[in-house]
Amino acid sequence: MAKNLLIVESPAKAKTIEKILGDDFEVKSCYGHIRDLEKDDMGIDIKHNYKPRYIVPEDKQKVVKELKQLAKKSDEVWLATDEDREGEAISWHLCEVLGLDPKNTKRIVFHEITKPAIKQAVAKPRLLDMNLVNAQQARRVLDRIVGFELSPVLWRKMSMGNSLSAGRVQSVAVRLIAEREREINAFKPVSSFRIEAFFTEKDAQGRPVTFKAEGARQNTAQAAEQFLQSCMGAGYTVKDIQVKPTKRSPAAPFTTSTLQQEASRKLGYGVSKTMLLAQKLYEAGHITYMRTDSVNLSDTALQDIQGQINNQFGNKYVQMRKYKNKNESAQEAHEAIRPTYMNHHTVNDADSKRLYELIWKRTMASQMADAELEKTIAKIAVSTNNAELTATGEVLKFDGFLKVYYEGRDDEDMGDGDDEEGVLPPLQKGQQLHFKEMKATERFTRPAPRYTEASLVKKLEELGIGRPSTYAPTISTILKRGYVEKRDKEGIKRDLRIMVLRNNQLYKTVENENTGAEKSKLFPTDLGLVVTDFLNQHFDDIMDYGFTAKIESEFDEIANGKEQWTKMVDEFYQPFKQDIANTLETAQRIKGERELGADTETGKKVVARMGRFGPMVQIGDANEEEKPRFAKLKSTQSIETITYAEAMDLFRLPRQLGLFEGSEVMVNIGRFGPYIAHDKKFYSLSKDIDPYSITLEEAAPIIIEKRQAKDERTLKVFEKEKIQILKGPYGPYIKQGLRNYKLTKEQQEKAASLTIEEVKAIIDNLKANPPKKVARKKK
DNA sequence: CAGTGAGCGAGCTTCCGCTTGACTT
Repeated sequence: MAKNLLIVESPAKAKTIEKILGDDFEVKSCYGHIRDLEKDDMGIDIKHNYKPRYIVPEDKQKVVKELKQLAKKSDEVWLATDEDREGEAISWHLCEVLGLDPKNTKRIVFHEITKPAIKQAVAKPRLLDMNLVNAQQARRVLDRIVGFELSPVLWRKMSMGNSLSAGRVQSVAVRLIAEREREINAFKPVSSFRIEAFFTEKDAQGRPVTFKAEGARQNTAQAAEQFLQSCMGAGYTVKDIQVKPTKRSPAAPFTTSTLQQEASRKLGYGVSKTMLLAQKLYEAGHITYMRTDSVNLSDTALQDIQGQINNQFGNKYVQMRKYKNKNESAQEAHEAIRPTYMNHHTVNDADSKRLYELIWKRTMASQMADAELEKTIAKIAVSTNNAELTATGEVLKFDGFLKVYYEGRDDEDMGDGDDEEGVLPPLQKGQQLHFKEMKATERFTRPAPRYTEASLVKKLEELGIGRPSTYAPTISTILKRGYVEKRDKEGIKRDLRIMVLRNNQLYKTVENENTGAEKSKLFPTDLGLVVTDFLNQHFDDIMDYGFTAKIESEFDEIANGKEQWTKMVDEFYQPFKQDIANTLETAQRIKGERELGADTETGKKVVARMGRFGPMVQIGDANEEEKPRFAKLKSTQSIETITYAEAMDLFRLPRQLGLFEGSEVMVNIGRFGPYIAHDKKFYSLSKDIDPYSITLEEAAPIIIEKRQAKDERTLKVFEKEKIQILKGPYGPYIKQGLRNYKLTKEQQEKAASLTIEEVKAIIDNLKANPPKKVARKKK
């Protein structure tokens, strides 16, 4: 048994560190936090100065037990959790649980897993920083209070669904998406005309090339036409040429957030997928820790990278750089995300290969030379008016870091169109140019694009909201709660007016472009919109984009010993408690109602609103004699944008399609989406089928096919006992009523031949000895 | 499973941040 027990957070780190420290140390991991607030009654004694009630959660008991035993046998326990607020708190919890005295337990920290860093840390242990621990307690308690007092308000005031939630991070994330959507809905595109003139000249090799020059944008079609007319028969002369050297520098090495952004832009990955693959790479020892906000690289790594660049591209491509974090809220407990060995250009694992190569390239580029460019700007005079055209070209003089990597961009330009700059042919001042044509193209301004998962993470990080470990889970939460949906949107066609001046003639045409198409973007649901409105109205302070930044600076005060954590929490809680009480007492139930007009047939009011089961439209009022009619909105419709005509169209269901096999075929939309009802059986319709337009001829094969699929799934039926043996994706299983019973491997093999007695015995046995409950994720 | 759209009121839900596997119908 080693004399020393050293505890870190991550098991993969433990392995590496154990190798570095040798036989005197046994290195174990505590797998993150080992204690958390109890869930009952918030886990906080508010009346006793916010005293937290901590418990060891079910899934941490095993690791705590093991650490306790090891701690007892060791001479000395070293706490080597991450150097940030959470890491300090984890160390304190370890003291509490393992019975260590914080006043003399050795606490060490390192920001990189390298031999010198670890050795140095062990040589200079310090003690636990209780101020930092208290800052974490304030953070934890405040988040618990906000979440556990705000969520119940929603349960009371929302007519639909339970398990709604609100919190400091998730509610603001939804707000960002909701606001962006409304910005887009309210956006009025404005058109103007881009003026481009095309000329043909000879390039350095004497080959004719066409290049373009831009004129001042014209605001109306009339102005554009006038301008083109005014150029009729003109000569074009190069008036001035400027050549400017420019540089481009590489981006900083990856943090969690930038990795998620680039993997989204270049590989099309969602943030969860990126993190899953990164975790695999980390566990296999290929990359450093993937949840980090630091752009720092260790000296060891820098040397490795420099050597690699030198080997591969030569010394003139090397340019060592230190990057600074732009983000104030960064805690920098780890290194940037980088390969552990730069001479490994790739990995064998097919899934994570592309992500690894992205990390490798980004890391290399970060220490490479600037790319050197030469920008040429030519001003061109028009003989028939005093307009000036500008041609720009860019030539790469030295590729530098671009040899391996360039950073992607979110497409956020506001409709100015593509600015790609090619190479200009050699031009002389005073040169007469060979005019080809001039084109005026209508361009529309565009609203800001909807968020992708990754661009939302970027925004949250800018606001200092959330942490590397929570970006992906936060997005999962708001999707799971139904506040937000990730989907595509089809664009709509729009006419573009185009005018061309060629051979002294003016031609006018109309082309069309597709606008507003979106792929894999985040859309707020009606639920997300109404909940956001409600929270904004009653809890504007918490919904404020600066709220987290504000309390973070107070946590800093606590960490610096200038403020008591319980006092800070109390100053937040007193007014918050009042807001909660006022809201519960006075706020209306959340309906999100919007009036669409009056039914032309009955004159009754038509409204769109939230109902118990989601967004719907309603004709008539509950107080009227005749019952109102209801219809659910389609998934792509929204209370905020649905029109009267679209609403009335929804009342076309249920539809009778006619007879099939002697029974009536009906389509409708139910609790679980569109379905066909036929002969007392129900068949769900897939997404691509429209229940409003499906015909009997289309419905019949669906009935046959679905009926057959169901038959194939069914291995055996015991009618009397209402027990079925069904085939699922994990093999055969037993279904009785709503409950499923799992079969063992042996039972699965003879599933089709099981007798009713055997089946009953299996059920009885499973009821008596239920399979051990694992901390199962709730739906 | 295939309705409902309001309200009664059991009993339940819920936060953010650290970490990984176990388990799915």
